[in-house]
Amino acid sequence: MRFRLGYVAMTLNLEDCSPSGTVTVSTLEKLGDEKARLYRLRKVASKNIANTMRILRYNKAYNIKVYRFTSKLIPLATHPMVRGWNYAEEFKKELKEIGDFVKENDIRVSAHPDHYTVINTNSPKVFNDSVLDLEYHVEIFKAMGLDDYKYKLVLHTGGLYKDKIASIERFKENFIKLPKSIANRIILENDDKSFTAADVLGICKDLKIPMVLDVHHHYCNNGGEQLDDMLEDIFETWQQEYFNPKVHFSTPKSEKDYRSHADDINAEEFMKFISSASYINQDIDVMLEAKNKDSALLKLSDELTGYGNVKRINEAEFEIL
DNA sequence: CCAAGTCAAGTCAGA
DNA sequence: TCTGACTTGACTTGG
Repeated sequence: MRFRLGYVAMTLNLEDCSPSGTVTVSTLEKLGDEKARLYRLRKVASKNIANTMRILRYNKAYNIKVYRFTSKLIPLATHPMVRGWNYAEEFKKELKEIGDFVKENDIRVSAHPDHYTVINTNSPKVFNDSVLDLEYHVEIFKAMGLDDYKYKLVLHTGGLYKDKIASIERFKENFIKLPKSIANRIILENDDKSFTAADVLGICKDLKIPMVLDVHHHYCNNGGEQLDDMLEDIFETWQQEYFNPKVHFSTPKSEKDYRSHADDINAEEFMKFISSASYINQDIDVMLEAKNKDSALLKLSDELTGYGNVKRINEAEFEIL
C-alpha cells in the first residue's frame, strides 16, 4: 500500500508567501471611489495568485503532490461590495498558468470552502450565499482549466438543527437543487461535532459521491462507531474517481483542547492509522492538518523513515511493506 | 516596529 | 432573543 502526504494552503518555508492576503470591508469603504477599491483588490489578489504559483513550485521541489488551495485567493470575492468584478477574466493568464502546472505535474489540488457554506440550511438566504461561495470556487477552478472529474471541493454536512435525521434529509434535498457544475465538485467530510463518519458515509452512498475521512474528527465525534468497520466502505465511495481516497489527519493539541490541531503530526498515531488502513489494498492520499503546515509534513516524513515496515519513495510518498 | 483588537459569512450553547 | 465561542491567519490601528 502506498500513500502520499499533502498540506493546507500555506508554506512556512518561503518568505512573504501567503496566498490568503485580504483587505477588510472597512478599509475598502474608507477608500472613497470605485477605482481605488479595485486597485487595492487587484493588488492583493495578484499577490495571492503569484504566491500560490510559488507554493506549487516549492511543492514540486519537495515532491509534494497533494495540496489544498486557500479559499481566500480573491479577497472578498463573494462580498456584495465586490460583486461584478470579473476576477477570473482579469487573472485569466495567471490562473491558467497555475492550472497548467497542476496538470503537467499531476498534482492533486482541492479546496475546502469554509464553514459558512452550509448546504443543509433552512434559510433561503444562507443557501443562496452558500451557492455563491461555491460558484466562486468553481469559477477559480474553471479559470485554471481544472475539470470537475478530478478537482474537488470538500464540504461538511452542515448544522444539526436539533434533528439529525431531518438535517441529513435536507442536505440531500438541497444537494439535488445545486447546479451540476457545483454538485459534480462536492465531496463530503465527517466533522468533529455534528455528523459522524457513519452519518457522512450514508449520505455519500445515497448521493454517490466520495467521502473524505477525517481521522481526528472521527475521534472527536463518533457515536461509538469503529473506524475499522467503515474504512473499506469509505474507500469504496472512491471507486469511480480519478484520484485515490483522501484522508485528513491531524493530531489533537492536548487532552483538554482535543479538537484543536497540534503544531505537528504524532508519527506514532499516524502509523497506527496507516497500519490499520494497510490491510485494505488501497493507496491513499493523506492531507495533514497541522499548525506547522509543510514543516510538519517534512518532520513526519523524516520520522517515518524510522519505521521498519515503511519505505520512503520520496519526501511525500511512502510504501508500507 | 510591535502588540492588541478585529475581521463577511453560520451554528450552537447558554444567558 | 441576543451574545459569545468556535478557529485562525492576517489586517488594522494605537502606542
